[in-house]
Amino acid sequence: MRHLQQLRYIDTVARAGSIRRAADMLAITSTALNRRILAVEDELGVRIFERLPRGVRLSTAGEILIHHIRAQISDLERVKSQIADLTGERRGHVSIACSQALLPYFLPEQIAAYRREHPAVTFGVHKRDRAAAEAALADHSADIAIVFEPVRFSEFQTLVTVRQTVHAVMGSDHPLAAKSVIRIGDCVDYPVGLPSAQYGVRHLLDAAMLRGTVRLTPTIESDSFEFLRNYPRTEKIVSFQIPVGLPSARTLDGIAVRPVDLRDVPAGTLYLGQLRGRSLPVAAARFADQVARAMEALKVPA
Amino acid sequence: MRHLQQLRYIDTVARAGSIRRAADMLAITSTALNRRILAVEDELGVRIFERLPRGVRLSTAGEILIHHIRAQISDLERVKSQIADLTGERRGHVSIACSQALLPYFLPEQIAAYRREHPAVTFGVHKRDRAAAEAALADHSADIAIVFEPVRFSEFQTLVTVRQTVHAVMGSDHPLAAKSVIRIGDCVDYPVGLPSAQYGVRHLLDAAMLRGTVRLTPTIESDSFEFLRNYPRTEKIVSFQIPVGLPSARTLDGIAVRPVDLRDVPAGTLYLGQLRGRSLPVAAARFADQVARAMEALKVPA
DNA sequence: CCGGACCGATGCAGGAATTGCATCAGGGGG
DNA sequence: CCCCCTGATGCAATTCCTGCATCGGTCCGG
Repeated sequence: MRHLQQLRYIDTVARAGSIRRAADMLAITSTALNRRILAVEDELGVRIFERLPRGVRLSTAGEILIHHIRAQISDLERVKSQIADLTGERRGHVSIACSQALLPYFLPEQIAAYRREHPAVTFGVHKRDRAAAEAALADHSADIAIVFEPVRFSEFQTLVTVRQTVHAVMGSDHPLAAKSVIRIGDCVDYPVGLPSAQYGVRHLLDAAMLRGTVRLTPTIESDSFEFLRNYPRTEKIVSFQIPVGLPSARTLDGIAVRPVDLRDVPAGTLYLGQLRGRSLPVAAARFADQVARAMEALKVPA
Repeated sequence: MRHLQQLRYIDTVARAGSIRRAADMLAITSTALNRRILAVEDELGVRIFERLPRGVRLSTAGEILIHHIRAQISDLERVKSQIADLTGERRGHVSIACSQALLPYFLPEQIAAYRREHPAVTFGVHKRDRAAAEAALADHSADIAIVFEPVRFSEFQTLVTVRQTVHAVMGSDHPLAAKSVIRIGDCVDYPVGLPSAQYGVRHLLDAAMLRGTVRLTPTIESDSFEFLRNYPRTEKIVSFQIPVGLPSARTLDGIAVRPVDLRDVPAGTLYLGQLRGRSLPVAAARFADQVARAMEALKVPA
């Protein structure tokens, strides 16, 4: 909408860190952009940006203003969504920040289901680690976040949670596949693959190993859950995932999935949340409702 | 600020009920205003106003939008206030909706005290009955409200309350002035002046008379507290007020003020409040703090 | 120690968007 | 039945914004 263009410009400059770079992104000349910013600063009587030799940086006043701007922009989205809702056809855009584990199965299914009902709604899916997902909510670049074992901060408003038992993933011909529940002690005899340190599953495993006596030394360490899920097909390795990131069948395509004993590794928690105090656009709110129901349904088989 | 001009225009049209009248208020031609509204409607793809033969009226979509607009406008005021606060000099505007009783002494003292510290802050004082004060908060035409015995609605967020005993006002030579506490039964022998039905004091008196056996028939009924406060100087009449609307000395200028026995008429409550969920501009928030402290101080002598 | 690169600010001219005037079409109230 | 008030629209003038060229400054790398 036109009247927010000024504000979008300021937001872009704040993100780009330089007027010229922001002007490139916005496909206008730096002159025009510079002038608009000077005009706003004149109007407020305060410098919004500190001029640095290599660009600009938000001043204290600018920090206050940018919060307001981002809130206004996303507020307008909500209003447009509400108005579109009146006309019968649900439109809008839903931006999601989520952990990697949601990407292969859960989110595609959820989004597809939602879009079957509301084809005019568009989606943005952004893989963000636990801290970055919360930051994305804070700066309104995401409407909702789905994260595993988040570093919870005060601006994160939890909508629903579901416990996730860590599962071992291995080839279906792996000796451990014969067991229905895996003990960590069982794994020491085999090579294991672990996710990198920033992930919640690794965090749970590390914490468990600190408490217990068994030590797992990863043969493979990767930041790709997809790699860890598929590698056991090729080599007799055991890797670990949470159920939401795995296909629903316990054995599929040469891969066996078995829960890890809760005495060894406690279950982690998957959180669905939004920015505290924000009222979401209609589309985002309805989608969050649907995801919440789906997450509740996950609790039943567990 | 420039980018909100569009929105202010829409707000003005909504309040004026006609594009031409709004254009007059805004000192532009109806053409320009009409075009801007058409542009916004184009942008949203919805009619904001229903066209009537004698003007325009907000459509359903317009109702949603106008809420957003008013919130945005007052939000910007808050941001500007916060930014001005950074520069050291506190600026801003505080709009107050309040009961009549606050007008003669309490508010003038409070505003004067605040302005001694912050001369750059301006004030708007609007006399509103209990329902209208709450409506003023809802449409952002007032930042804070101070009302006696309010019709509390869910959007009213109470900041502080103080009990107010109803007081009798009479000439200092009135026979009842000899008593330190007045019983309602004492008054039946004298002519009384009562405020009109819409006021909280009258409401309390009426309720008390319904419960008890004594009936007061008003010789004088007025919607002006000022009149009721001054009339006893001229005739041997008893009128009723709450202490916050009276000078602090118990006897002043030929007027005697005595509390009514709480067994006859229960104390009413004076409320300071704001719109629920709204974060006030700095100036309004600080002023509300000061008023809250002053109201707390009122409790001590009682 | 110095030159090139990148940054934001500004004078000036062309262009786009907005405004205002005049006017039209339609509905109610007197 | 007529007149007035309403919003909508074609056209000209003006205002505002944009883009080009350029300046002054700082930093980085040689």
